[in-house]
Amino acid sequence: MAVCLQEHGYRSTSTTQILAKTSLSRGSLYFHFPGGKEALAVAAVQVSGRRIVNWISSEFASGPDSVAATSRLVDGFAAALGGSQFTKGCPVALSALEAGDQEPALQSAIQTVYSDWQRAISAGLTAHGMGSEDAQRLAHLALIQIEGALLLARATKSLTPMQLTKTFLMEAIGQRS
Amino acid sequence: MAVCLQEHGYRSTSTTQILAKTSLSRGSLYFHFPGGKEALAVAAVQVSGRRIVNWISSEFASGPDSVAATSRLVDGFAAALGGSQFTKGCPVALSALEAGDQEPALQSAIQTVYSDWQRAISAGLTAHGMGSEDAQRLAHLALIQIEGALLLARATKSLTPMQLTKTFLMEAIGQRS
DNA sequence: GACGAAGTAGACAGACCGGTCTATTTATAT
DNA sequence: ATATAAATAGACCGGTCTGTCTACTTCGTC
Repeated sequence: MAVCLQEHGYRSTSTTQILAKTSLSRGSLYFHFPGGKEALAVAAVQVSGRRIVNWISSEFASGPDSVAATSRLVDGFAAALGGSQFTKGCPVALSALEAGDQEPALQSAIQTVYSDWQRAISAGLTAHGMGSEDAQRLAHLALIQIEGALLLARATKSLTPMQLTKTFLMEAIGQRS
Repeated sequence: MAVCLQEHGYRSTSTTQILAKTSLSRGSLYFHFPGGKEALAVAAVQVSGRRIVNWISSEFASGPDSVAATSRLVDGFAAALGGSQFTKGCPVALSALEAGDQEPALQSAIQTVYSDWQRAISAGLTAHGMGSEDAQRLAHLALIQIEGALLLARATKSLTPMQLTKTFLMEAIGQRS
C-alpha cells in the first residue's frame, strides 16, 4: 500500500488493487481496518513516515558532519526516483495534495509525518553543533527544497533538480555549521 | 477545469463535474475535445501555465528590482493559497504527480509549463542585470523552492513555508544581483 | 469432540466513471 | 427556402469503485 500511495496516490489506489497484490480477501481488509480505505492509507503513511525518519537519523548519525549527511540524503532520494523510472518520489506528497476535508485522518497523519521529518533533520543538525534556532529554520528549508526538487524531478523526468538542491543545501548548511 | 485540476487533480476531476459547472452537455465536450478528458486537461494546464508566465513577466517588469518582484510573486502564491482555505496551491503540481505513462500528452504539457516558468523567471532576473548562467540556476532553484513551499504549506495548512521561502529567496537573489 | 471467537472468503449493492452513440437543434451558404 | 455543416443534448454501455453482507474456515479452550 505504501508503494502504491507513493506512485499513484490515494485516489488512484483502489482497494481492489491492494487485495490483488496481497492476495487477501475483501473481508479481511475490512476486518483489520474497520475504517476502510482511509484507515489503510493512514497506516501506510505512518509506515513510510517512520521509514524516512529512521533513515534521516541514521544518516546524520553516521557522520562525519551535517553536510555529508545531507548530501547522502538527497542522493538517496535521487537514486530512488531515478531507479524507478521517476515513479517513486516523496512517499506522501501525492496523498498530501489529494487529502481534502473528506479525509481528515489522512490529512492529519500526513501533517504529523512532515513535522516528524522536520524534527529529525533539525535534531541531526543540532547534534552536529548547529544552534537550535538555525537548525529548525534550515530543517524546514531543506524539507521544502527536497519536496520541491522531488516534485519537479518527477514531473520533468530529470535528476537536475536533485543535483541543484544537493549543492545548494550543502552550501547553505556548510555556511551555518 | 483549470481550477478543478488545481484543487482536486486530474484523476479526481470527473468530466461529469466539469459538465455540471459549465452547464454544457457531454456531446459538446467530446465534439470540441475529441481526445476526451486528457485533451481537456492539457488545454487547462496550458491556460494555467500561460497565466502564471504572464504574471511572472509582469511582476518583474514592474520593478524596481528582482528582489521586490520575487517577494511579490511568493506573496501572491501565498495569498492565493491562504485565501482558498489551502486548496489552491500550484495549479499543476497535483496533475504533475498524477500524470503517468497513460497520459503522455498531459505529462508533456506539464513539462512544458514548468520549463516556461523557469524561463520566465530567468528572463526576469537577467532583465535586472543578472548573468545568464546565474539567472538560470537561480530560476530553477526558485521554482523548486516555491513548488516545495506550496506543497508543504497546503499539506500543513500553514503559510510558514511561504514566508520562509520568501525571505530565503530574497536573500539568495539579493546576493547575486 | 464441542463450542464460541477470530479471521477469511467472495458475492453483492449502489454509485460513479469515461466514452460512444443517435437524435435534435442551430448556423451558414447558395 | 433548402441543403449542408456545425454544434448540442442526453441516453446508454461496459467497467470500476468502496463498503456491506452472509457463509465458511481456522483456532484456542474446555
